[in-house]
Amino acid sequence: MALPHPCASWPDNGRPIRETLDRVGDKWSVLIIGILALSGPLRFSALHQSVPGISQRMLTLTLRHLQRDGLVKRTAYAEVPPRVEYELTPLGSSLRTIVTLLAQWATDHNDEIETARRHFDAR
Amino acid sequence: MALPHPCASWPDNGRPIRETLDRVGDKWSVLIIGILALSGPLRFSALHQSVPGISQRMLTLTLRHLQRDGLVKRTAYAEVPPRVEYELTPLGSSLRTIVTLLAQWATDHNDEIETARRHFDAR
DNA sequence: CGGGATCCGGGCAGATACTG
DNA sequence: CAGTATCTGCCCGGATCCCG
Repeated sequence: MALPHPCASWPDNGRPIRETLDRVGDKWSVLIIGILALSGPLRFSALHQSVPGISQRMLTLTLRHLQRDGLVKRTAYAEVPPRVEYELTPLGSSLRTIVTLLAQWATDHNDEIETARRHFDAR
Repeated sequence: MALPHPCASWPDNGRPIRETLDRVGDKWSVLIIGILALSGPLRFSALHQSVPGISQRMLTLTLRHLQRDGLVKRTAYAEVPPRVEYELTPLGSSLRTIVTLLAQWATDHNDEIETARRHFDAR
């Protein structure tokens, strides 16, 4: 008789989660969500400065994706100069706890990881 | 006078977090950590089957990365046929809560995201 | 069985220039 | 200011073959 699948309680072997994870798990999303969670609504340029290293293009694309998934709301004001603000939707805000935990974990264990890496590389 | 940076409490504007996030945030890591968290030690082949869609190469690479970062421990048994088991280290286990929350969130809000996407695409 | 090595194509991501 | 457009290089990731 077959053993129960090692990952029985991970729904559909993680299949439906994949697409969701792809959104949250891409290079910039978590960072941007975290920043928006901490700062509230931000303009494009402010966001651009808050995420060091991101290109204009990637910021645009990431925001578009997040918007498409209903995590971020885009509001354009008809002014001159134009002003566009991005903020988390309620759905996006529901990620706040997780993102905060993740950021916390990353800072807490940064040294351990660093050490582990050097130890691993030194062989 | 300069306004306080919008992301003051995100350490170093998220810089040191980036590398850590890159590990956790790549395409397969979270899934693999989640599976190991649920199942305990697994052999390579079992892991391979538990992650539908992953190629052998990517599984190898991802495991190597996780091992390098001290999140996963690899144990090879000198037998015939050879047997290799992967399990979470204590450091890896400390991610268990977060990964579980993430998986929970993904399943909980899968429909909302789906809806948001269709709504967004239909314009 | 558990990988390593190699080849290769597509898309991710940067740089630059331009626009409403 | 907040993007779009275009070009390009490069790395991700799959397929395949091979090895201890």
